[in-house]
Amino acid sequence: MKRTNYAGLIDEQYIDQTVTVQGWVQKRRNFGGLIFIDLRDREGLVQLTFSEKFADALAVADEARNEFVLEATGVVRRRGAGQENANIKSGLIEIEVAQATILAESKTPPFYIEDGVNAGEELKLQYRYLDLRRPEMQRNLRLRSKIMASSLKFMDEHDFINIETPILAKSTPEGARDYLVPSRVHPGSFYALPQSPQIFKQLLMGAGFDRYFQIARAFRDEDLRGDRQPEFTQMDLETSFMTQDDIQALVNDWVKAIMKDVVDVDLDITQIPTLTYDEAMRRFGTDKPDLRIAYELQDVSEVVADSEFGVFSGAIANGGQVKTIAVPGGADAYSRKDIDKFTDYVKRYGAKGLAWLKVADDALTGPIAKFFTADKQAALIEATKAVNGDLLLFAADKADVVNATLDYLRRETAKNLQLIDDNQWAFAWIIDWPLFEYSEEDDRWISAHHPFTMPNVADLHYLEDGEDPHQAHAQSYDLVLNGFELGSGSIRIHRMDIQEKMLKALGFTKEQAHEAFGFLLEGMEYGFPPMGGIALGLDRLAMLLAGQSNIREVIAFPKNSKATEPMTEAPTPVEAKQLDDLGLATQD
RNA sequence: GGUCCCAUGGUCUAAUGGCUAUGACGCUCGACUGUCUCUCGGGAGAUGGGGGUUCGAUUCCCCCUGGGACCGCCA
Repeated sequence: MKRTNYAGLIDEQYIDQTVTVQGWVQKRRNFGGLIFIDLRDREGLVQLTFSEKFADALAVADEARNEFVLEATGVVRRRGAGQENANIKSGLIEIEVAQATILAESKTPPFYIEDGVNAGEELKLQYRYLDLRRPEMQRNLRLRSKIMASSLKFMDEHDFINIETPILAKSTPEGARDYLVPSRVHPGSFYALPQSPQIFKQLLMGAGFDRYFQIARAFRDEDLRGDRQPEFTQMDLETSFMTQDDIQALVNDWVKAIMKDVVDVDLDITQIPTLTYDEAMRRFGTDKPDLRIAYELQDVSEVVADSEFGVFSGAIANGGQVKTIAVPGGADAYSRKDIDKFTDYVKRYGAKGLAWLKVADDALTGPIAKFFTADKQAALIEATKAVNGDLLLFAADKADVVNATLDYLRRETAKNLQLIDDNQWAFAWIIDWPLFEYSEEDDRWISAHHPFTMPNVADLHYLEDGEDPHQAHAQSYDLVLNGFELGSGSIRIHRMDIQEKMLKALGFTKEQAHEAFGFLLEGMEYGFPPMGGIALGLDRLAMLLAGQSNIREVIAFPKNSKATEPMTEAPTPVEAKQLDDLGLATQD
């Protein structure tokens, strides 16, 4: 049975009908013998009018304050000429209240419940149930719900089977820090909350389910960011017998369906570009490029290798490179002081400085222009396709420093020069990821994605002794949207011999490998099908579709940046008895 | 683990080495029958904690606490 009396949905169709509505007092305007109350519920506002015609109701309205919960019964009237309010859906009508009841009183809330409220993040999280009353938060969470509904429908229509995997799981090496859960029955042993359902979904493929889908919670005990929470939700799928191309095509159809269902956008999936990881790094300096920004990184190492400017020639002589971005209109938009701020900021990426030149009258100006002859200047302008008014920002260093620096500057300048079209949905696939990356901390090669990622067949030999594992690329694919990593997928290893080689390359002894993943390796001996899958981050997708810049805005009860929850104050100390039961009692 | 920034009524914020610490919203009392940023009149309400410099600290310095951003980290 659907509810039909939402305050925010009462409109002209209800004129002359008697209705009863319930909701929260948004605003009371008191004229003595005449009181208006804007009543709010999840659908919006409706104006209640109270007058001496119904003295009892008027007395109730006189008592009411903001955020009181009210029930009101009355006849819906068309508003008089000039009294309409175009700002609300129900603005053509009002309810002439004959009978009203205060269902609950409210203390004065710590902040006013309205969109754009300027209260501190901590305060809003501490009173999250009040913050969630804001129309924007109501919209965000309903949008999130729609993404899930759309996805479940899509997956059901494509023969996916929804299967839940354990939350109390096994701790595995590799990857992020685990959240651990002590076992009462086995003192000293721990469950781990899953960082992803990865291994379980591979086992489900081994079990023959063929197409699995789950909206799954995942947990990682790492520091937070604006787009990262310790617990988050993945829309997770795995398939058997599908190629990488098949899976990418399926995901394209899936996101097309979501975009249509949720934000009514017709996504042209033929326009989604596929870039290799190497190309993305070369052109954008990042593995998750925001393709809404037109300008790219230009490698000018060859042009400036023999330049008089020691910072450039020196960086190249030391095995580094020189790259630049040409910021459109940046020459006028940025003062020397602004650029100094950038210089300061990019030091956190390891950049030692920031060289810059402005393009004017088809020549270069700025403090370092004197190091470049007219020919060199022309060559630089040619190489960067810069035009008059552009600002050239240079990074000269090792490749990773150059890339990180210019990736930041590209995004930052585009943002504050408003060169990004907010209505554009720039999806992109990033493929051919390196299989390994080097961990300074562990002094060994680790998985770029995870240890079950299938190498490119031609690269299998790199897993052998004596080969350089850095060369190996993977059958992996990330989906990027507007500069955010939306999802990460790969074809998986389904044969034990390859999986063992992979674990060996990662530094596992055979014993360690079987200790950690024995159940999976053993399973592979019983006929596991070729398989691959992907997981899309629900929180990030919801954030982007809702037009928010922080993931907290699409999660009902998020953690703050210290991974605590200001409302419940979790995590909290527990009773000594609980620790005792778990065999965790401390000595003192 | 590291770097940087911030802390003034319920909320957001202004200002100052010294006089009654500014304003808006909210709250409260009163008046008001067409408001929807109601209007008008009155009122209550603040410098996070500790230490230092100083005749005097909300202001300057240090520590703590809390918050934010970023780097590392995030298979």
